[in-house]
Amino acid sequence: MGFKKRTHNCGELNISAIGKIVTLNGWVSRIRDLGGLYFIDLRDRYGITQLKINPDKKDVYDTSLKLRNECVISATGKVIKRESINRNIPTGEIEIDVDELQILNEADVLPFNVEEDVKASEELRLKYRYLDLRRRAMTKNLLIRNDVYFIVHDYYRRHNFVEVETPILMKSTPEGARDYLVPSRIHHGKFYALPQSPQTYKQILMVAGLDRYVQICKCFRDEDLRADRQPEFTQIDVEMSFVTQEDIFELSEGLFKEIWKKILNVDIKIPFNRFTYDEVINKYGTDKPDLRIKNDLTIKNLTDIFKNSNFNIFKSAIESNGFIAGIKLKTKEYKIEITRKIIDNYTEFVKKSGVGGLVYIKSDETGKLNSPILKYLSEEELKLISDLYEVQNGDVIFIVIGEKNKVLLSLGLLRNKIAEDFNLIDENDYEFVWITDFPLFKFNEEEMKFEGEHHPFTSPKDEHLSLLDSQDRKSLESIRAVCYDLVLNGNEIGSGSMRIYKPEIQRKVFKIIGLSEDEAEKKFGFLTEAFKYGAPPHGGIAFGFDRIIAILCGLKSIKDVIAFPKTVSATSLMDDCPNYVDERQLKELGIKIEKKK
RNA sequence: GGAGCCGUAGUUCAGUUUGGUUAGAACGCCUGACUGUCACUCAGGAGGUCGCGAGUUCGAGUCUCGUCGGUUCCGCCA
Repeated sequence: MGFKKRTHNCGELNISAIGKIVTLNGWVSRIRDLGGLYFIDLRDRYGITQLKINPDKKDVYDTSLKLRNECVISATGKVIKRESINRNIPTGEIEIDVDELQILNEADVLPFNVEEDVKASEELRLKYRYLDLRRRAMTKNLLIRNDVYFIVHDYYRRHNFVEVETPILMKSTPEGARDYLVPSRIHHGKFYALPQSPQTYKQILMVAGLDRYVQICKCFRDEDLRADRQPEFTQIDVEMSFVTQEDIFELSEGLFKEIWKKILNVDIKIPFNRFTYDEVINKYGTDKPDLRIKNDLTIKNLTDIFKNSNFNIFKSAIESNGFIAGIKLKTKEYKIEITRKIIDNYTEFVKKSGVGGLVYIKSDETGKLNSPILKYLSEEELKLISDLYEVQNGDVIFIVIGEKNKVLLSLGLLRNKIAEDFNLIDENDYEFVWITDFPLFKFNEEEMKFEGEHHPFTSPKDEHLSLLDSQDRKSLESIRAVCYDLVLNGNEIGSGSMRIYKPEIQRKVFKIIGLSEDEAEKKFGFLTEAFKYGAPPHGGIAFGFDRIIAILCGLKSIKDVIAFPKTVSATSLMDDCPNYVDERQLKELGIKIEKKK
């Protein structure tokens, strides 16, 4: 079973090696058989080197005829200059004149061709993941991921952070996402949960005096998947003592500056932009705005302008506490034409968000305004709108009427859609932005109770502490938290907060989200207990590692930066999991399976 | 839980609108030719449970219903 070991890899030989006898190991990437001359592209992680086989060398030639794509071989020979040079690859000036050829392993006919411009469906690529990962593009993603691991570890170490592993088997805390559960064999009927995040542990490490904690860790959430959401994902988890939000921002900005410089050689400007939650919701209709989108398209409130409107739809909307707002699209300098069909399409689009519909006001070439509702609008109203939007010839204003939240949501989505439809996004731009001052609580209309917007350990802003004692919904909803998200190009890539470290505040928050003292004690008693014995002021943040890598790689889906991802139904096609287990295993755990009706 | 799209040769797709002869193409595979290719070229060949199951029909890849899988989005994701 011996084989001739490589002396070099497939990406490193060049003209300076001419004359050397070398051995290469790798996969047959492509064969070009010219009859009297036989070429093999040999591939490994490092690159591709061309092997040349001359029919005069009968043994070698006969062996080569048995080769198929993706066979693993060992080839030995002299490095020679090519007669015709390939400028597309680093090794393109040389080739190996093969004297010895060993087939280390044959390959069956492949389920799909391993080629850079992959044509196989994602389903096949997932099933034969090892073949997909042989593609340069996929290998590259894993290598970038690897480089970022290193940068992160190095960066935090330089800043005095300690990496601590936290348990994978932990206590279930049903607030927030659904837990993945692990049954206990020793304690029938009891379960561990996989961490949604190591939140409680990292806070306790602060109580323990570790001062600065970091971990690149796996988190698990049993919720439905998306292109940017996997059931298990990786997080850069950070917690710090004796700090304020500003310290965390500064340290995080330094990290991203370093990653972007080292990976992309891009200088991002710090400090990042900041908006409060209320600002972005009103301006962009979302808490994760894509600031690459220029062309105005920011939301402006028109409710006041129309407060005395004679137009029935506006009038009745305002009377029933409704909201009117719109966004302006500049068409002229972007060479956009807004047709009737597009407007119909956008009308349908906004309706999905639960608003009545879309009206538009269009300024034509000469500056004359057109709109289906023009005759209902007064000169004064038109003037106010023109001034507010600084309307120029060719501009179109899209207006939505309805309930405030839905109007903002629909315009936010419309903004993204317009940007996508008309290519208003610069793909080489990186717009980082901090979103601060999130509400502490969110009212759940269905269950008629308050929930934590972030998690129940998030600290209210000092100036809102007194509001924790109020009873009315409005006051409670107005409480803002020292809680922040980091948004990049419309993706939430990080989220964190300053934590509550005083037991009496924690008690009040638990009470508001409907946790009785008894329940709070059962679920989080260990944490509040820990806080009794000297808890430092602390806070932290966690970054979505997979999303960051995807953006660095220019990808929309995080699947391509995860070696073995799950499908949208949370299965792994390669190893066919989840799957049934032996009756014996179930018995050991004291579990009986109820048949699905 | 809901909605959209997709499922035809080993692979990627066409064919489904308007049901009708032997289901086509490219890549891959097999055979042969070829001494400078690099997506080699050329000639020939093999290869199909049209995802699965019912139904409508004289006749279903094509229409209907169900189901399974993939994917995108909504709900969900402290």
